Amino acid sequence: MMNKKEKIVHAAIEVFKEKGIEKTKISDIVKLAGIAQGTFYLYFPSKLSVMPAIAEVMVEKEMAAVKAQVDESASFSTQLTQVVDAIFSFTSDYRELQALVYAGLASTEHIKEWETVYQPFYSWISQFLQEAKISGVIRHSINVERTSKLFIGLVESAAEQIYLYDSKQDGNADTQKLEVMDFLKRGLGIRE
Amino acid sequence: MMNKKEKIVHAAIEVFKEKGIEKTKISDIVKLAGIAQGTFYLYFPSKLSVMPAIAEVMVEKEMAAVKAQVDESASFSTQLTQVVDAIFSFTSDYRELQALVYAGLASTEHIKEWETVYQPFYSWISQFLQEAKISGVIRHSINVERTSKLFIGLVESAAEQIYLYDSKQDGNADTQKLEVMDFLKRGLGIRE
Amino acid sequence: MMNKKEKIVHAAIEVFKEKGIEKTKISDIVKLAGIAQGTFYLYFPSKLSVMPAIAEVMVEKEMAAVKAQVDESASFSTQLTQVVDAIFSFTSDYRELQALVYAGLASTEHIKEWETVYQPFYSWISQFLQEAKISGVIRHSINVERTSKLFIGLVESAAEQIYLYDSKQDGNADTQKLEVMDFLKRGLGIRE
Amino acid sequence: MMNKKEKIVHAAIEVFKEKGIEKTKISDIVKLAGIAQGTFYLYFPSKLSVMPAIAEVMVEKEMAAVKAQVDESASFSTQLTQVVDAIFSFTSDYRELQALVYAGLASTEHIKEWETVYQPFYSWISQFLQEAKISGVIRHSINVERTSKLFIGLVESAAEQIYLYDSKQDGNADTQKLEVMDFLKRGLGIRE
DNA sequence: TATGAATGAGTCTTCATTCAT
DNA sequence: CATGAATGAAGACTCATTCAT
Repeated sequence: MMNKKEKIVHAAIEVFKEKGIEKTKISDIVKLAGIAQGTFYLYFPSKLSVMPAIAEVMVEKEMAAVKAQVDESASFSTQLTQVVDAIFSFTSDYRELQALVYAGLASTEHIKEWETVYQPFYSWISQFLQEAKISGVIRHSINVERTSKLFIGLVESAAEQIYLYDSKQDGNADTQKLEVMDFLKRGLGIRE
Repeated sequence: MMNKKEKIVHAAIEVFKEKGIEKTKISDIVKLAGIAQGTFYLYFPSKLSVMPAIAEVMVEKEMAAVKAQVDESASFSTQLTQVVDAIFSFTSDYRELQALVYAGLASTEHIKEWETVYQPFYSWISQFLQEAKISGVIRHSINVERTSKLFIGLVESAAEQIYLYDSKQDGNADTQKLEVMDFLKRGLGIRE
Repeated sequence: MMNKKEKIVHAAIEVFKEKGIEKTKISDIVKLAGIAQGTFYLYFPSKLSVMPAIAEVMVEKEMAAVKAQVDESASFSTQLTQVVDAIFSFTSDYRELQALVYAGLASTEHIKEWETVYQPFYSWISQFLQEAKISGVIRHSINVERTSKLFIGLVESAAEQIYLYDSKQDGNADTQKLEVMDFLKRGLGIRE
Repeated sequence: MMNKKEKIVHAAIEVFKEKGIEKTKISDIVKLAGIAQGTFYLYFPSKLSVMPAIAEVMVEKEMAAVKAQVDESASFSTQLTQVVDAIFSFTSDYRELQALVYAGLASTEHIKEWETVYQPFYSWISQFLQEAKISGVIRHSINVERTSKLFIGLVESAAEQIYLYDSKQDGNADTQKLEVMDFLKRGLGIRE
């Protein structure tokens, strides 16, 4: 059983995905959430103020997707591929919403929260890299905190490229993914 | 002297930066542009349809900033640093607008234009990498078209991190930039 | 031909009289004024902000009623009766609206304007008393400016009493009016 | 310790004074009264239905103020001055609320209650005048019931003028009060 | 009695769009 | 081409009222 606030957030995610920020009416959100119009305003003062809560849910989803994909008993290189696969897959599903949330936050002084919200994911990747660094699988000169952000930035932007390309004949997801993997492994200084 | 269409585009950039997409009214744009309400419709059918024109201006500015920074007689490694510097600098100035334009295009059917608009910049970077590849400064296995996009994605997302961090004590632009440069050079397989 | 602002003010007077402030909708006003909903907001930011303009019109009406009733060639005593008759008649028609306007102004920081708006009427009564004072019809010790306000206050509040009484058996307009006239003449120190 | 009904009435007085009728919400009243939203409806069916109870409290206060000021062993003329002083003082404190209550009653069908509520005060003034009439201090032709209302109407409206004037240089409370006293004494036909 | 979260009808308010000048 | 007052459909938002606890 979800409480009303969670219902609103989840409904908002669906409606924003479906219609975009501009065309989403609060009445659409409440209809999907199965609550009354006025109830929305007990929890959020405006449409855009739902954004930070959405961002949190999205990062939770992304992390869950990554964790579900990774086989911890496999080699680092395999796990790396699994992480990239998961991010590619998640990003292609949610890239539009992610852009909207980002823009929504950017236009309302909430942008600093983006950092906070993404933190758990950065931490997880940091930890992932740290273990590889300790076992000597990746180069020792790496700063895992900073690199975790480069990692995510690189893979997500690469994944977005695929989306933009998906109607073109000269490229496809797999080739792009291999290119990223290669670039990433070299950047990380992998030895395996 | 700017013509009316240019006035609209430049006014729209200012207003979008100031208020975000959602809160920007056409009346704000025309007020700043110093033209009449009705005149807007002689040039654009809607608020969001100005976005592609804004994106063009933005990419022009970004390319101009990069070109101005690069010394073509310097070594590839030096030029690489100059390119990264220019993108960092540009991104920190325009990152909000960039997110808005991206989201604005994403929320309509204009998203494919993003690709078209960014193309000249991708081409320039491709060419830049191609020359380095020919001279053997970077690894031969690289696909310059695809890598140009990874390159820009990586550097821009790294630059955004800096912006988000700029009030924190534990990181600073220079350290972050060095980390990116290192990652980038390894990813490109630079030999110098 | 009335301009739009005047149309709004006159429509608002009618609707406020008919329904009271609370139950008046802006849609009622614009419907009666024969203009579009949005047009209202080009001239007034809210329902209550029409009040000062209404107050002005009301004072104009009251003065016009008084002037129309007074026969300047008659004796002062006769003219006095005519003034009182006119105020009684006007007040009984508009007393509810007057209370509403007064309360409306009082609750919105506009109350100081009440003074300004009533000024022309005070001036007219002052002048009326001044002439009587010069001809020696009323006592010399009178300050006409201040007394003009006492005069209007006394007569209007007496007129309101009548309204409150009109369903009672023990009083009627004429008796009340005579009592006021007597009180007033003594207060003014009339000699005739 | 106040009971809940009294809490509501006193909270309503404060809020109406602060915000005016229009902008006062029941939620404001209950918040200030420190009770729950639903509790309001156990005592009053609507916002405006609190008005008669407020009016009662107001008249009680006004009478108490007058009685406290009057020295029954003094001469009539002195007592008259004391009454006027008390009304001036009370009116300047509560004039806004008085206008609101009046308008509030006027805009519903409660207006007739105004009469009822004010009755004790009218009676007191009537009695006060009656005694003076019997002792021959004021003229015999006076109808004390009707005149009590003229009396209060005159003094209260004069007091409001002072309030409106208090920022002006050309008038002040004392001069205005003297003018009223003079007018009043003549109207009453005082001999002393 | 008392509570206060939830409701949703009723209004306010905005703002893209039009069109006579 | 250019204007900007006027429009009114669309949606945001409020707040009196209810009712399960």
